[in-house]
Amino acid sequence: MKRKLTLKSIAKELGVSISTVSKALRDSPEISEETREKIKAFAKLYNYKPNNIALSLKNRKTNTIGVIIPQIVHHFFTTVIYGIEQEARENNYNVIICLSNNAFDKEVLNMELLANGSTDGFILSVSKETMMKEDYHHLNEVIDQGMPVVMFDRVVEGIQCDRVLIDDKAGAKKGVTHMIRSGCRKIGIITSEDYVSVGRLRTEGYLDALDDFGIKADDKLILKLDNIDDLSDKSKKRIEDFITNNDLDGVFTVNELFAVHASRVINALGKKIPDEISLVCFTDGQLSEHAVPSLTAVSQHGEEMGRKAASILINKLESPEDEEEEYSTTYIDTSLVERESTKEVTRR
Amino acid sequence: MKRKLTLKSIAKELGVSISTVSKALRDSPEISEETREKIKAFAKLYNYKPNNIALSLKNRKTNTIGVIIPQIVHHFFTTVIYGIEQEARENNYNVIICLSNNAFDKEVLNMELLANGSTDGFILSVSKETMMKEDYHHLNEVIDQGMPVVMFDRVVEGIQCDRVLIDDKAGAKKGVTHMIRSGCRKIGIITSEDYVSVGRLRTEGYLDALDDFGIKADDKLILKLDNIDDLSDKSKKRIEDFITNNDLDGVFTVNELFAVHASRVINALGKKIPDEISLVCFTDGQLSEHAVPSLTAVSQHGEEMGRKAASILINKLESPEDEEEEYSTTYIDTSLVERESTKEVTRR
DNA sequence: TAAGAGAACTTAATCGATTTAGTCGCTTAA
DNA sequence: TTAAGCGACTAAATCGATTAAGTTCTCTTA
Repeated sequence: MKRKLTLKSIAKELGVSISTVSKALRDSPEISEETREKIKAFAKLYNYKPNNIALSLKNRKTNTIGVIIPQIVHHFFTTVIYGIEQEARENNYNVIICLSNNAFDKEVLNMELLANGSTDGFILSVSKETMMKEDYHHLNEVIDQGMPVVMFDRVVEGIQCDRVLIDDKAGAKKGVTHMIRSGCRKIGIITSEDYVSVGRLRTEGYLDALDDFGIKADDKLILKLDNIDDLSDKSKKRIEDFITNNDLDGVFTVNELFAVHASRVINALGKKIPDEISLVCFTDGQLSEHAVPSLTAVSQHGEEMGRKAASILINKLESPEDEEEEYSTTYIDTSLVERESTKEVTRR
Repeated sequence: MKRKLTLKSIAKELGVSISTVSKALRDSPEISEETREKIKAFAKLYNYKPNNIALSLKNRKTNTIGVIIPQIVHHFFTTVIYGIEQEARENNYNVIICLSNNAFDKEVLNMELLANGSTDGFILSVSKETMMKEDYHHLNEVIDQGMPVVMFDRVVEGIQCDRVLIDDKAGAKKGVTHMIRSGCRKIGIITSEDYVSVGRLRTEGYLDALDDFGIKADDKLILKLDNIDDLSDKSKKRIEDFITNNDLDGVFTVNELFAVHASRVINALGKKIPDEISLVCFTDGQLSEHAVPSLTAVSQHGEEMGRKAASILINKLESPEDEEEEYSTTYIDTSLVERESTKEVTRR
């Protein structure tokens, strides 16, 4: 096992001072051509790489972005991370990813940990528990210390930071409108309780679409489940009842999981998709693509979202500190991926 | 924006020396009760947290594990990371995740970056390109510097490190055996070319199972596709032909994607799953769980794998350096998750 | 009463790098 | 002749923490 090279060890080896080595490697004109070449050759030969930790300490800059997300298991977050990674790499930043598992305590812990020197800024999607508690002291603390924060997807109000959002409302509207255009008139929605922002917004989009076509909304056709992140047995049961007891010709769901189960229930009832009931879901992931029938889905462009969030953060990090503080909210457009679960729209 | 507290600023504020502050906060008996309390109260009031970067530099220890994986988009890797995260947290380690995107250059770059002070050790799954190039200088370099490495899932030989592997062969055997026990006699396998180690091993497990029951293997019943990571149109076509042209009563696939497409083809042929054809796949992910019919799958226990890998690494990191170097290979057991795509085994 | 012990601090070195402020010898112009 | 100027370095401060090695001062005790 060979010890890592440091400026000190190189200096000792070559009989010069540490600062000479540092300057030579950074091409300072203070050092003679001859010495410079000698030092550089030596460094190259033994593959010297400066210690990042020391650099971070000295520069008070880590070139690292901290990402905190509720769950990595979600395909959507996975694509967002991919986008963040891309943008970060291109700008010479590292990415540290931490999971909150939707727990408030862990979110706080992770932020405090990373804030103590490990990162220059944060990109995060707040956990469900944090949203319910409405306790954002950890966010405010970090921001107070001068660390920029970009929130994405699951955001909260009243925090001094930039936001990158999926246009949930417009996306849902797009999906529901497609169903209406294809002939559906009695469309139900399977969504979440209103305190989950994405659920609420998607419900609004659904209502908007109905309104646009003069279709009256009916509370009975809105099913609000209590967990948007997974599918409990209780939720399954409620979906079954919802679909069985309402004579729907279309179902819109706020995630893939609800849709897949709805598809199963519809199938069990002996109804045909899309001829008798159309199905559209939010989130274009593996499930929508490979389900039978495959599902028409509102695609969230997670990668673009990640790139955008990273680019905003990096921009803040690289701009002079005393610039006027302005916070932006960016909406990432959605698109509809048409598949087997909806009928074609016949254009007039 | 308030500056972060440092020992220095506290010392100045309270009119004592830096070391007094440091010692007081670490409960050194050298400091009087009175001073200690005063300093601690102040630190608590203003929420002092030591700077991790400075600590890392001083201790030459970052308490951070670097994880390098080919793709995060794979659900399996996602679960492995989750396991690593868990184990790391419990032992007070951080996790930095980097993606290689299956590219050799990026793998090398990432390792070099993280090796320069950011991490104490590595957990990695080598990229496809690295396997093909058989160039492992970056791994050897890192190991040479005294950083322990644990490889998982996609491992290579000839590197001084620990390994954590899925028992692919036994897993495949388990799946195929289940089909045989449930009455299948003409079982086909959809696998990958042999140079992908997991594909090869799973094929071996399939052959083993047949052999155990005295069923003769038939090359025509083995379909080797060229990419195990996704499903091209060409692969789809080959799967269709394979299932249509062989009168199978069971199909085993080495991943979920192949299985889902096989299911679709079987469905289109008007055959019933599992009554006429059984279907079992490797990897228990979202697709197997939510497909209709849901798929019996060989579960890889990614989380356990991650935990194990992290625990081995942390163990190495915490044990005295001069211990005899021994490298272990651990196999993570698989289990069969029975679902709707297979018949029940009637036990005698 | 003076040496020794001990309490309660402070100084300074260290981790690995960068950078400002010297130092030293040699040339050159007044 | 001498001071200024310059080339080529080195010394030392700094980032934020820890810690071994001093330094005071007071109290005890022979």
